[in-house]
Amino acid sequence: MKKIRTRFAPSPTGYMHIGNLRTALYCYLIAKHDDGDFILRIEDTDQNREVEGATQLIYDILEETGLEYDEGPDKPGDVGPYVQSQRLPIYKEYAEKLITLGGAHYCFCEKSEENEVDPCRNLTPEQVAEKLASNTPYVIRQTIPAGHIADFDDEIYGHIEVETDTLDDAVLLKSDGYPTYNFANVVDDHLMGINVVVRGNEYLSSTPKYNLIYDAYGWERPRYIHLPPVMKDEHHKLSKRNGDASFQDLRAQGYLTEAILNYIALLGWAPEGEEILSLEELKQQFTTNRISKAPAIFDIVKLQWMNGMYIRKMTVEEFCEVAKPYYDCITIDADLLEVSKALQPRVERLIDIPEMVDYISHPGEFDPQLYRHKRMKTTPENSLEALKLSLPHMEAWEDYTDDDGMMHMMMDLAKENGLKNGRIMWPIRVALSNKASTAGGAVEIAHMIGKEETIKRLKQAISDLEANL
RNA sequence: GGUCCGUUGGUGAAGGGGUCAACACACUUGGUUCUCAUCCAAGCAUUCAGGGGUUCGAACCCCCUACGGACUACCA
Repeated sequence: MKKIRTRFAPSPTGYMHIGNLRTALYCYLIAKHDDGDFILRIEDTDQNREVEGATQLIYDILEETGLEYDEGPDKPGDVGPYVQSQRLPIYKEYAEKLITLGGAHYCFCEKSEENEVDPCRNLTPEQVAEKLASNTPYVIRQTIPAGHIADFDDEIYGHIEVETDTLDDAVLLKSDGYPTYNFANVVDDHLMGINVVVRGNEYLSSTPKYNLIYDAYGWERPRYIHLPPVMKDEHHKLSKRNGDASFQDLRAQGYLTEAILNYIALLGWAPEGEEILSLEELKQQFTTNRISKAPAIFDIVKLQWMNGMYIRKMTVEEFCEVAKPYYDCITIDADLLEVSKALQPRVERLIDIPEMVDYISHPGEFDPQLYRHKRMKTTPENSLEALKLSLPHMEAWEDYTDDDGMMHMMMDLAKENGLKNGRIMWPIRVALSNKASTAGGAVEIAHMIGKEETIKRLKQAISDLEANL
């Protein structure tokens, strides 16, 4: 069987939105599942939409996500160039050839002119030659044969049939000499040996037109895999226009690349078992028969859960490393690895870290009611007693990195005084943070901030409580 | 308006004529726990947009209706 070749063909018009990335992922997976080639082609035929730096962004994101292409503008193969604006002579040549083949014709109509059927179809060769000689601006349009059924088989949507009478003579080559997507896509896919076309299903209804072009040239049609859209909600596609999250936005919010990629793989495709899959595992498991037809709604909540799963899979050291940039607000000399240990099971988005660790350098406002906890059976009053009771032991304790030892010391203290553990632990945790909840308990916080800071805060809490009772 | 496509729970989805409609997220409840999380356990669609058929039997096949989306650009 022939080696599969797929292509990801974005327009450099902005940034990478999630639907786009998912298309790239599927193109990649479909090719790589069968050891095929994955090609990157830049479709910059609309000069008006050209955005500075957009192409570089595409390279960067594909690299970051590990969707490595075998050929592309910056990785030339045998069928370049891989940027459409650099292939203008090719399109012109093929468009003219298509005219001689009867699949296209010159059109001299004004841009806005609306015609039932293009009158230029009926121009005699002499009339065309005359217009051309007088430098009349023209486009080349596809000549759609009347009264035919154009059909093809899509691997996701099945057999599609349309009557050619419902198709119109689309522009293939614009008056500025650039091809339209309708044409460039076919010529390039053929010339670049793309035999599996993977793209959004918005192209489903125009695919018969493209096949007519393949047929006119006598080229072999590719396999088609049209993908269902990724939606923001029931009615709206995910788009950057509404400020919907792009890949970069998600990264900026502290979602991990692997988690994003894993999650979007599930938007329109279902694995047979486990959902947490690395790129390598996706490559092995990805089969087109499990791609669905219906639109998928992007669910940030599930992505968040998945991101948490990826965070928890890391070693503490790895987590500490990715979390470091978010530790800026920790200005005291805290044990960051210990902080990471406490955070790792609780963090879902890295961007949430700062507010989870703010108390480490800046404890909250003193509030006696924080010491009141029903299940712990604590009140401001008995908390003050508990803190006074604990202080000497905390001062006497030497090794603040010994979590187990410190915890047993506290538990013994509770036991000796006939108290529940919480009567001792809760007041200490509150005294060290002034927060209703923290990532980590009394022992862990003491470890994080160290002995000196711990004693200081305990004393502060005692005097605050005394002043308020 | 025309053409094409879609419709299983709040979300992603499995399911391809034959007992109770997988699984995951979310949610609820319980357990573990020094708070919050993590972790563990259980619950959560009498029903597959609606209506007709075909069949001994339909989420799965056929038809119609409704709703949604895409295309209908010298955008891709």
